[in-house]
Amino acid sequence: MSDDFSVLRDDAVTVAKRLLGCIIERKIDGQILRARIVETEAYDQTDAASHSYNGKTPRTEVMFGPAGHAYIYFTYGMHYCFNIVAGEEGYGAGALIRAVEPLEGEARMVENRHGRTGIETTNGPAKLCQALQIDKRLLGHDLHTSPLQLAIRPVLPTSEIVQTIRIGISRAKDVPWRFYIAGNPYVSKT
DNA sequence: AGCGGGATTTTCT
DNA sequence: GAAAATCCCGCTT
Repeated sequence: MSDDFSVLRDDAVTVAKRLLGCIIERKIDGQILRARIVETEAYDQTDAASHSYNGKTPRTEVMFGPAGHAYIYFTYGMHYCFNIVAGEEGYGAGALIRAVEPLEGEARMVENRHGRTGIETTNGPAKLCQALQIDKRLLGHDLHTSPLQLAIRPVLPTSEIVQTIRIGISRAKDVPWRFYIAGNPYVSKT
């Protein structure tokens, strides 16, 4: 799976949209788990809701690094969320992966989710991290490489993309930087 | 179907 | 000390 990540060096909004339909591949104990990205949110350093808003810190350093690496954070005392770093190096931006659709290895994902099935397997940012076993060990990981890879797919027609406000934030509530694939059942909230 | 609270720890004020 | 880019459970309509 070799891909051109140059599209990820664009601004966070463009990248968040561009990632819809792209594929995440996770390798665990020799087994492949694959899923399609169906919902994303954009964050960047000009945005009060972004972790990168207050500049580079030990926590957010990865967001200021090269595009196509994994920015993973721990929140609410128990959950991980997975972002793909966007933009040029030195600029703090990324796209939160909010929902994916299982393509391969779904049984293993359900196991990882302690028996949650159907859309409940991966229809939320912390749910998909649990399903795909994404945690802090993969912070800063280059998504060109195993065991967590991103495969770029062709751009979706604009007519299939819905744009709306983000979820679960208190600052910059009204900024419409959430994107999802119209009609996809795995989208966390419509 | 919708609301409210608890879990639990890192990060920032 | 409080809030956090969340999820799950239980209770009420």
